[in-house]
Amino acid sequence: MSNKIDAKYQEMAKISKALAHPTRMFIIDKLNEKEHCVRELTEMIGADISTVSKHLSILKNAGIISAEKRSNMVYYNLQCNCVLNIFSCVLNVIQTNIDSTINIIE
Amino acid sequence: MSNKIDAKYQEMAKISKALAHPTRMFIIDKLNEKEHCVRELTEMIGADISTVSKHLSILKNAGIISAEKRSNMVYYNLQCNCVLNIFSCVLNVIQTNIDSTINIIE
DNA sequence: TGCCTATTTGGCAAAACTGCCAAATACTGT
DNA sequence: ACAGTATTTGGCAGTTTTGCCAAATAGGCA
Repeated sequence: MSNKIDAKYQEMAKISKALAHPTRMFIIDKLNEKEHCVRELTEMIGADISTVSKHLSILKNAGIISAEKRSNMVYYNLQCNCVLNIFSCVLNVIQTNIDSTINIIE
Repeated sequence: MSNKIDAKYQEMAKISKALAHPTRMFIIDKLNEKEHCVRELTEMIGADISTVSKHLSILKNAGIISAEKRSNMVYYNLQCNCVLNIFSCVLNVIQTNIDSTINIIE
């Protein structure tokens, strides 16, 4: 693997890594419906607010979500709809796995 | 997060986690062109063969690739093309990030 | 059987990730 | 400036991931 090629896969892994947590998947799903502030997400998730804040910062750092400060609250949004494609692609893989398991059983 | 909902995001995170490593992204890219045995991939990657074998087992465990033993070699293939969708979606996110960075600079 | 090649598994140390608490920061309204 | 709310950051302990080595397993062939 040359350095340039390696950088490409590094960048791709960074995106995947940002998605690689149930809470962060949940956040993306919620932000797909509408923007939310940290406190709202925290209530839905049921973890410490600092934990949720850190999850949000990981997603933001990967360029998956964006933050907008209004009043003393920070509202998060999906940065682009590309993420939703990944979301449905992942679900697609899961469905395919289920299908092939069923095929084995039958 | 109810338990059932949580299970959904858990499963999605599991897929993402399997992809969340540069070497594993590289492997998927290579297997997209054609099947490869462990030794071939190891030569391209330049890590210990046991390391590559473990990466392969992670991908296989997630249902992303499949293994077929022929003679004393194990040939790996993409399990389904759904993964390629994720692959291009991830690249899409990266491109979008680049675009918005350019917009900020200009 | 014995040797060789290919791959997997076990084990361990280093690195990265998680989640909580406490403290710091930022903004609002009095 | 002060109190109150919202969010982020620092730090730390517990867990998971990673990558190497060594050993085990599996198949091919003499």
